[in-house]
Amino acid sequence: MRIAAVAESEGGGRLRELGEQASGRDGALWRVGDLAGAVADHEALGRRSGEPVRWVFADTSQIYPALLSRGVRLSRCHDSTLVEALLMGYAGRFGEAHTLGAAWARLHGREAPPDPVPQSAEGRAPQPTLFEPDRSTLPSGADALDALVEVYADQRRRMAELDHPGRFALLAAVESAGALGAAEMAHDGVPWRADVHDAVLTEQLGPRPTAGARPPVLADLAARISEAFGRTVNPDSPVQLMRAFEAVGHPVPSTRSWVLQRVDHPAVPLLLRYKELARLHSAHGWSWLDTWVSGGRFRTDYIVGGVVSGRWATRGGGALQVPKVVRRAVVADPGWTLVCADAGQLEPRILAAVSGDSALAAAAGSDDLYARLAGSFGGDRQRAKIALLAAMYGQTSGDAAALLPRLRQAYPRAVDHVDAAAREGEQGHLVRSWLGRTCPPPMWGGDDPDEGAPAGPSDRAARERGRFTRNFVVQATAAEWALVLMAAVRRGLTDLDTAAGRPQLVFFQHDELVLHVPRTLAEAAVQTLRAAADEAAALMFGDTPVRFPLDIAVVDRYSDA
DNA sequence: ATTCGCTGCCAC
DNA sequence: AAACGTGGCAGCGAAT
Repeated sequence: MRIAAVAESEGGGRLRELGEQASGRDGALWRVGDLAGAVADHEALGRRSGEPVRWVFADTSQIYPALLSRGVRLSRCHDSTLVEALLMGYAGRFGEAHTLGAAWARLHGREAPPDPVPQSAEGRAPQPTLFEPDRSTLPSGADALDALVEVYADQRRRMAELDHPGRFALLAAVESAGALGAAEMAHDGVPWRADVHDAVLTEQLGPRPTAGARPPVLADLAARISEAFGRTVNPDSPVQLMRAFEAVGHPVPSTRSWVLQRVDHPAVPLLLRYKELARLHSAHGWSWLDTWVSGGRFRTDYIVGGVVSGRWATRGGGALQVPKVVRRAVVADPGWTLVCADAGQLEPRILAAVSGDSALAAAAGSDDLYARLAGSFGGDRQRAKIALLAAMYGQTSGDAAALLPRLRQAYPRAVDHVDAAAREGEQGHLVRSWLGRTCPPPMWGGDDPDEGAPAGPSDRAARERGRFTRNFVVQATAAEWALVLMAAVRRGLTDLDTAAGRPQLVFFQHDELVLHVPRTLAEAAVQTLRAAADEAAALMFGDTPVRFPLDIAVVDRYSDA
């Protein structure tokens, strides 16, 4: 059953049941004073009847947080904004406006209004009890529910006309399910022990300084660095550092760590230590803690589809760059545990599956794909790994390039697959992931032959785009595999017993999931993850020899995973 | 005082 | 060893 829902003022809203053809306004219509309550009722009803509701929303990120704060959890939806972005991208119009208002305007031959600029997570109520203000950009005359129903029907029609409608439907479903998961993770937050984090900082940097001042350890290092140079130098300033190195007879082209490592001067070890600690202090220090952690939880906003490849971005708190040392602060609540799962060697396995290279697929049937490749590289697993990564990233220099001929010899179809994607990119064409996510057109306007005398790309620009499209076909497919996994995990978790507390998905990072579950459910959660990984592989690739093993750790602290 | 490009480093 | 894909973010320093 499908139900379209829109929020209205005072927590009310309207629902429209959509028929199987989902084309019109023929289904039941409800106007409700309590949208959250009505949605919860229909969700429960659908679940009991064995026919779970697929909710049709204009924008999950606007409507779902307020539902969550009322305790409502949903299993499936269709997010018209996310799907519109995917469809526009497929049509070679990546990045065009994709809110409900924009989709509706295009459907009616009007000019699409630009998408509103997103607001930051910082300073916003963490648990909104009211629905977010409408950002759908519909003109005032249009009825939001009618527009949503109309756009949804149109999107279904457009999806049915694509080359692989089944695959794209899966993409639309998991992208939308991702939006549900993203809102749930923002709502639940990552368990975060501020006291542990503070102890890590104090151990590394010394006691917390007054606002704006350098922590003791950094201040001491800065003083000794100046002493070593015989002049006052701000180690945070690359310009001053370059000048200082020049003055002592060691000119450097940059102040990157790996450059400095090869300079023989007493300031260097101090500087390397300073850079490491300064990074910790500025990126994940006390002010980060004050800003992003409250009530024992770290919350960030996930941006579904925020990266061209379909990986998620985050806004706020640098959630996808939490350094290893800081992960000590991610500690399960008493009586609970973390279940951390990451897909090992995901991208080469994806390449094996999408390229149809039987030799690589056979290697990807084992737990260590690289080890199985080693035979082609004199038994050297590390060189095999470098070669395969170089093929996927388009590396052309260094040792890796020399290994490529051997890789090509052993796995010709796999190498052909990424080479072909690179050629398409260089020529300005579009490439797509397995499920149909499409890369942006080239900056130089490639696929548009009717433009008179378009400025051709520079060789460098063409090669850069070739590396991008080469990587896109792999990275974007890996990202959607992870989305399918997440959708399956969400579904599996709802089947677990909740007497001891509801198991939660609390963190998602490209190819890695972290669950926070009652200790008694740890083993069940592991089984849920394993089943979900099998399901993801089957849904995307059917019967394939390629395996997608998860490395799973049940731990109290994330740093132990 | 604010904005913006650049540098550099973190994650996958 | 240091040109190899996707990002976020802090601090600097110059421009506005």
